[in-house]
Parts: sequence; structure tokens; C-alpha cells
Amino acid sequence: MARLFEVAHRLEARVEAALGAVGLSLAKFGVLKVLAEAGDSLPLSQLAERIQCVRSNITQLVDRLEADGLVRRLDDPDDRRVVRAALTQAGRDSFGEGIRIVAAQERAVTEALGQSDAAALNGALRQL
Amino acid sequence: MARLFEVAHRLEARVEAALGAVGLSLAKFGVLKVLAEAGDSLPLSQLAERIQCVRSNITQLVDRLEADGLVRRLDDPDDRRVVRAALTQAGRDSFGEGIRIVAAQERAVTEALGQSDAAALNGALRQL
DNA sequence: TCTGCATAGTTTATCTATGAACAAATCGAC
DNA sequence: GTCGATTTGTTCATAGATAAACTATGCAGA
Repeated sequence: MARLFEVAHRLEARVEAALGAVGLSLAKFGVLKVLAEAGDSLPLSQLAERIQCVRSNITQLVDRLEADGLVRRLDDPDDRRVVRAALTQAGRDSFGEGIRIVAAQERAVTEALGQSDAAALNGALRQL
Repeated sequence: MARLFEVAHRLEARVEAALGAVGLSLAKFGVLKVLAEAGDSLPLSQLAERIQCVRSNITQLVDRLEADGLVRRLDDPDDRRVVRAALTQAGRDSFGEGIRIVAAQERAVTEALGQSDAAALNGALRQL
């Protein structure tokens, strides 16, 4: 388990560093990804649910993304409690760059592992 | 890779929650473990090195551990720049409880995996 | 309709982690 | 022996995450 944690942390740090080149972090990239895949604005609660974190985290993350100009907050016309997050054009562009970077890292890892180990890893992780 | 991160985070959260029962966190347990295994007090720099984090993180971690009464700071007689961290008796006791908890979590994971998957996981992780 | 409860988002406090800037102490080259 | 570079720990600012307390809004039942 120690090894699992250590490897995960090291890979996360690597992806984080790679994303840093375009001003993104893993957390920010995660939000952009959810919004891009939804293809539409989403209530902050749904963002929290899909990212699997508490709402107060999303508040701050969206604060920073809004400051970066990658996302903006919209009022929900149907429920005045709700705040929706929407990608800006800069956000869509940034996500495009991010996904290339992450894909490259993914390839590097799969390559380092070799097919059989990659499959084994995947299978084992599925049990957990 | 997404799966690896997700599983690692979930397991970490589980261990963290289990350790919470005795007032520990993974970070605090990590410090206690290094000190216990060293069998002696250690300079904060060495703590940082073994835990693989920056020194300012150790400063704060040791602040909190000292507040918890698990660790205390000692002056180094040979180098007045150095601050050493030493386990208190409460710290040794707490580490003992922690290690039982972590071992139980470890067993639960290995059991959930089965021998072959556990070995496969270990082998794959070793490549990374 | 009003009342009480649930939901949405924010604020605040805390923890973990990083990096930059800093003070004090040590060490090496001259 | 002194000066400059290095090392050690701390402080501060920031990012990311959680949990608790709070506000505003919506909704369901008496």
C-alpha cells in the first residue's frame, strides 16, 4: 500500500508539473474536463458530485478558475439558489492543451509498463 | 492513470479515517514512523528528506505533533543551526496504535485483491 | 398560507503541501 | 582570520482539500 501511495504521488506530481506549463493544475484540469464533457454549464453541486469532493472546495476552485478567466459563474434561471459554472472560450482552449499533455503522460506510463503489466495493473486496481 | 489516482485517494482516505480514531493522520503517522524506525532523534532536515517533502512542511507538522505531545524539539549539541525531533512516550504509544491500524488496513486490501492480483499489482508498481 | 425542513452556495477554520524569502550558523578558500 | 557561499530552520503566501456554521431559497404538509 505504501508503494501504491508513493507511485500515485510521484505520477501525480509529474502530471501536475507537466500541466503547470500551461497554467493548469490537476484540480483545475479536472473541473475543465467535467464541464467540457458535460458540454454545458453545470450547477456547482453537480461539479462537486462528479469530482467527488465537498462543495466548499468547488467554491474555491471555481473562484480561482474564474480569476484565470477559464470559467464563469451564471445564475440559474429556474432556481435562484443555484450557481452554474460555464467554460469560457479560454477555458475550452486550455482544456484542449491540458488533454494533450495528460494523454502524453498516460502514454509514457503505459510504455514504461509494457502491455502485460499495464493490463495486470488495471485488473488489480479494478478490484479496489 | 485516472483509476490509479482514484484508487490511491480512496485507500488513503480510508486509512486516514481509521487513523483518525486515535487522533492521527497519515502525515503525522509518517513522521512517527520515521522517528520510531530511526530509534533516535533526527534533525528536521533528515525528517524532510526521508518523508520526501520540503522543510517548511516538516516545521508545521512537528509544530502540530509537539502540540499533540507526541514529539518534542531538541537542540543539537554539535550544530546550533539544527533542531532535532524526538518521540515522547506518548508518541511511541501513539505510533504503536497507528501501526496496528495501518496493518489491519493493509490486510484488508491484500485480502480484497487475492494473492495473484496482489502480486501483479506489486510487480507493476515496481516498474513505476 | 405558514411553517418547518431540505438544498445550494459561501465563509471560516484547519490540515497538508509547496516555494520564496529570510536569519542564524557553519564551512571553505584565500 | 575573514568573507562568501551553503545549510538549517522558520515565516509567509498560496493551492488544494475537509468539516462546520451560516444565508438564502425552495418545497411539502398541516
